[in-house]
Amino acid sequence: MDAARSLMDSGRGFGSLSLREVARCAGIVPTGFYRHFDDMDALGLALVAEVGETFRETIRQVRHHEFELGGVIDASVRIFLDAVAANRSQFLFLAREQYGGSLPVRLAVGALRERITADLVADLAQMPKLQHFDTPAQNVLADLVVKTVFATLPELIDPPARALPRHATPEAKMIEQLRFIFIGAKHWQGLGQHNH
Amino acid sequence: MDAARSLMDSGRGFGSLSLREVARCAGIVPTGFYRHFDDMDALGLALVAEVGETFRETIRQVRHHEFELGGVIDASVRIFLDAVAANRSQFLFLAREQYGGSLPVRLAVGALRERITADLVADLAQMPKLQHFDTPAQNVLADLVVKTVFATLPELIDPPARALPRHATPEAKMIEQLRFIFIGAKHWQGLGQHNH
DNA sequence: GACTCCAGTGAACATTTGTTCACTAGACTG
DNA sequence: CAGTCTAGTGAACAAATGTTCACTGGAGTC
Repeated sequence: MDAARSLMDSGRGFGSLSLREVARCAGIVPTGFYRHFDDMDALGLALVAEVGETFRETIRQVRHHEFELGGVIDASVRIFLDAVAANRSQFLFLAREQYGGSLPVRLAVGALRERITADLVADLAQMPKLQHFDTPAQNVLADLVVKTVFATLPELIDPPARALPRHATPEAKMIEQLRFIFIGAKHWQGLGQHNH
Repeated sequence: MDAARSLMDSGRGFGSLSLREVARCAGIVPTGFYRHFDDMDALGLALVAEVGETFRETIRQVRHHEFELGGVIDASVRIFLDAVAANRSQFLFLAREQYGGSLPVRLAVGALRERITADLVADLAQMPKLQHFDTPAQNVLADLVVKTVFATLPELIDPPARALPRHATPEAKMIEQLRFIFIGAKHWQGLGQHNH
């Protein structure tokens, strides 16, 4: 698994890795691969499970900090970014393969994402400021938040390249964007209410 | 280009397509490929350019409808979804390769996305309800909108699978999520304002 | 009519790939 | 100590891949 992840560091997609390549990088002979996984697809599923575990562990950490004073968003984003930095290659795999992967991998990522969204829905239901939300609205909101986080992953992982213009650091940007969403949620008044 | 896009219909990533495979599907011999493109990467870049063109053309249509009565978001989303349906394989390529593609392809998609974001910033600057936004805030907002649209592409393209529970159609969900964002924008009061 | 492009052909090449099979050194277990 | 796993070996296989080279039939131009 380390081998596969490190091969993807150079920009390759998981789907373009060959079994022999992974084995070679892991320092074993091609046939040795089959001692660990039936398939490249099986490897992919294992990688999804791996990053899924660290992802949910991170969410647990966030949830434990929830009761402290100060901006909930700020603290949550900081914890999340630390986890991403600490497990860079895992999240790189997630970012790279969330839509690009083979069918089994994509389905697994989809399932992981749904579990995370469901968890978030449960958390949102407990927030005092969101008591005017019915269940479908909670789902739509949670989906938007998860979507934003997943879609932001690539920028968080790739080398920052050029020096960023002060307040455009990934962290600040992500915080600001989540704030947009939650401000919207606070002032939201009901599904399907149009202002024609 | 048609051949490559149609080969991706079955869930394959562009990076896992072989030159011979594409040629075979296009009905020519492998060497014939080189008459059209130097490389598979060159093909990828051409595909990005192609979908980029139809994307921006769609945005132009949206912009022309901007002055009509009724919900701007609703009309825009509808036009966009029509364009996606009408050019399904092109947008499938975009959705699949926006993060998963090879380095050149990913850079090209990034550039396309930046152009779109810049255009959107220009549009936002003219909206009466957003006059309290300074330039960096406009950028962050536009980036969030574009991010949301790009990240929603996969759900818009994949077969809806199971019958959707009434108000959870992709169109309704996307409209609702964009509404969250713009409600947030309307009530937003300044960058970096924390409520400790 | 002669000439030049142009898209496509077909053979050939050295590599790389996925997968099979029988095998082995070492660690753990009874 | 004998026995069983476990992770790894090495040879072998047909199949597929990217790229080269010299070629050809037809369309457009002088």
